[in-house]
Amino acid sequence: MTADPSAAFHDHDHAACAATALSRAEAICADAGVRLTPVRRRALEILLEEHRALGAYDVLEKLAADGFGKQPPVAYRALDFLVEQGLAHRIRRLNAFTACTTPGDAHAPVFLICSTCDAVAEAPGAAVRDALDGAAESIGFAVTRASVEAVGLCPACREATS
Amino acid sequence: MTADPSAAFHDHDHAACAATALSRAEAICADAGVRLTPVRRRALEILLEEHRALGAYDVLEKLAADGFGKQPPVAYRALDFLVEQGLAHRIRRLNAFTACTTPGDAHAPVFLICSTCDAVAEAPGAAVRDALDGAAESIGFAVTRASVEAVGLCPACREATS
DNA sequence: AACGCGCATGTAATATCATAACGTTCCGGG
DNA sequence: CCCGGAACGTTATGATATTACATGCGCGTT
Ligand SMILES: [Zn+2]
Ligand SMILES: [Zn+2]
Ligand SMILES: [Zn+2]
Ligand SMILES: [Zn+2]
Repeated sequence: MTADPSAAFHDHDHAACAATALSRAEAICADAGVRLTPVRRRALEILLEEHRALGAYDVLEKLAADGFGKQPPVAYRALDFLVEQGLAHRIRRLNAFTACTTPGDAHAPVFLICSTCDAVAEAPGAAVRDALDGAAESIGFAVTRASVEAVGLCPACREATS
Repeated sequence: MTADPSAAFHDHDHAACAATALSRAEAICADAGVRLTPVRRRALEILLEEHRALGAYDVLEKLAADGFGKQPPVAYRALDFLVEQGLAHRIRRLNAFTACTTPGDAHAPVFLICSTCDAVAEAPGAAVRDALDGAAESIGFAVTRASVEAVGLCPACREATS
C-alpha cells in the first residue's frame, strides 16, 4: 500500500488518506513504546486535515480551541514529538509542519511546495539523496540530516496557469 | 579559477579567498547596473570574514559598530540585496546568511553545514538538482526554486571524532 | 497504602527572527 | 532648478521559538 506521492496535488479520498496515516501512527507509537497522548494525537489530526504545512501557532490555535493549553510550548512539544517519531516533518522554508504521508517507511523526503495553492507533497527522495551523498562524499563531508525543499507549481496550478 | 568547494573545511589563504569574492561582487554589480553601496559592501565583507552563516542580527551588530544604522531593516535590506544579486545565500535551516563562494556562476547550490564547527560549504549541486527535477517532473511538479541543506560532519571534524 | 520518580502537561516570561510604515537624504534626468 | 526614484534611517509591531518553573498522573517499590 505505497501511497501515491502526488496525492496531495489531486482529488482523492482524503478521509481515508488521513485515517490510514493516523492508524499507522498509532501502530508506530505502540511499536516504539511511546505514547500518542490526546494532544499529540490531536495535533497529528490537525496536520492531517489538509496536505499543507501549518505553522506552530496555527496548530496551537486549534489545539486551544479543543481545550488544550494555549501557550506555544503546548504546540511545539506535540509537534516535536511527531517529528521525532517520523509522523510529521518540519518544512524550514515555511517555518511550518506537515504530516508525513508515509510514516514508518524509511525515507529521505523531498518536499514539493506549490507556490499557488500551498499544497505540500512528499516525493521519493532516494535518488536526490544519493546525489547529495555523492556530492558531499567527494569533498569528505558525511551527511547526517538533509532537507530538500522545492517551491514551484503543482500539476493542477500548472494547468490553470497555462 | 573555479574555487575549491571544500575550501571552507580546509586551511587556505582566506584573505585572498575573500578579496576575490569581493572583487567579483563589484564586477557583478557594475555589470548588473546596481549599486554596491557602503552598507551593502560592508555586509558582504562581514559575511566573507568566515565560512560560516551569520544571523541578520549578528550582521546588524557589526554594521552598527561600524556606524551604520542600528535597526533590523538595515541588515535585512543589505542582506536581501546580496541574496538577490547572488552574492550571498540564505540558509533557512539556520535562519542565517552566508556569502556565496562562487558568485556569478549560475549555480544550484547545495549547502553542507558542519554540526561541530559550524562551517558552511557550498557544493556543486547540478547532479542533485537534476535528481530533484526528475523526481518532481515524474509527478508533474515544476520546480522554480529549491533549497538543499545538509547537516553533518566536515572532513576535519570527522577526523577529530574518529 | 505511601512513597518516589519520570514523564506529560500547563503557564508565564522571554528570546530570536522578520517586516510594515513612514520620513529624510541623495542623486541623476528633464 | 525641480522632480522622482532609490537608498537609508527610525519606530513600532508581528511572527516564530525557547527557557524556566509548577502541577498532576501513572507506576513500580517499599
Ligand atoms: Zn490526502
Ligand atoms: Zn498548486
Ligand atoms: Zn576562504
Ligand atoms: Zn567541522
